[in-house]
Amino acid sequence: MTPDTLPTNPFTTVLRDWAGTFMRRSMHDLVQFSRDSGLSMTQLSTLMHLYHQGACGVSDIGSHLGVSNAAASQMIDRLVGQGYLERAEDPGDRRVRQISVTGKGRRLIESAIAARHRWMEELTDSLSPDQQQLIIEALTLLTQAANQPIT
Amino acid sequence: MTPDTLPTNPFTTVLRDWAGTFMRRSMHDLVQFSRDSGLSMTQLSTLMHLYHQGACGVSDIGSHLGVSNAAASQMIDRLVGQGYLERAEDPGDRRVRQISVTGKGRRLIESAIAARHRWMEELTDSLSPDQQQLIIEALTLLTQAANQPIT
DNA sequence: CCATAAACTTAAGCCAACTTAACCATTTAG
DNA sequence: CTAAATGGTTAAGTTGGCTTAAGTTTATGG
Repeated sequence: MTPDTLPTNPFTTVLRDWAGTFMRRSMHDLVQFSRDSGLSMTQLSTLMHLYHQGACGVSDIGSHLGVSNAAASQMIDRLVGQGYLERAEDPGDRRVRQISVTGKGRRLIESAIAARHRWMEELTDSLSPDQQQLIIEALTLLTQAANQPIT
Repeated sequence: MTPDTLPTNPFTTVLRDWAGTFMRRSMHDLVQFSRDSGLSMTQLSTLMHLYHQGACGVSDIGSHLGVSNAAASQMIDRLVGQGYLERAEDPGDRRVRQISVTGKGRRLIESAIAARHRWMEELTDSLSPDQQQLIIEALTLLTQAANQPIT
């Protein structure tokens, strides 16, 4: 199948399989959620970013997405208009707007996470208690490792 | 944090944490890859779908994405123009176009998977061999479970 | 053999999202 | 106290991706 890289290591093989499977599912689910919620992927990514990181300025969001400040400002404007985000002045520097998620935005993101959560629960319904315990421990390790660097 | 649903079960808690973390990373990575490759999320999702499922018709792709046949046809047209997909006639029913991924498209998707793969390898660099072994077994189970139903 | 259906394409129009450029408000530096 | 830099917004213009509607080709059924 992939004769160019020769992944003989079982760890590499498992990661490759999992990455392929999960990527396909992620892509499909996110496109679906984007369509259902009426929000673009960049908007969802912004909401997710703010949900995790807390408030930040417009430029931060732009560079996080890799777009211009103008684009970020316009996109934020739409999200504010829909009630998912809110603007506030930074008391320390009155040039910068502190952007943060509203309650409505928070609920939206939590529903997206819950959808993914539900999917994984369905996955594991066919697994034995021992297998589930194994997965619990592995995902705990992976979550801890994933939450260290932001990159 | 989430006092409304009361997830006392450790399995539920682990899944919730993992889903949140992974979703944020997935979203960011996919938006990034979309921007770098110059392809929309629906285009990437289509390539991924065909990469996994093999050739299929235009309507199948449209319903997979939740868009009209016209939209699917136009999007496929752009991907064909860029050399990622190719059209062929179905010998059984000459009305349907068999859409499939070209070598170029295949390489693109594999690089996307490899990027995700690399990210997970970095994750596990900080883990012990025992922990890695645990993760291998867990991901093997999850991959098998995830590849059963398409939904 | 003709009418209807199915699969896909093309056309016209709409809106979101991006770009650059100009602009306003505030901060910092000389 | 001005001059330059920083952070955001606004404006104008472009493009991509979606919709509906109409058109083309092939298949199917009376």
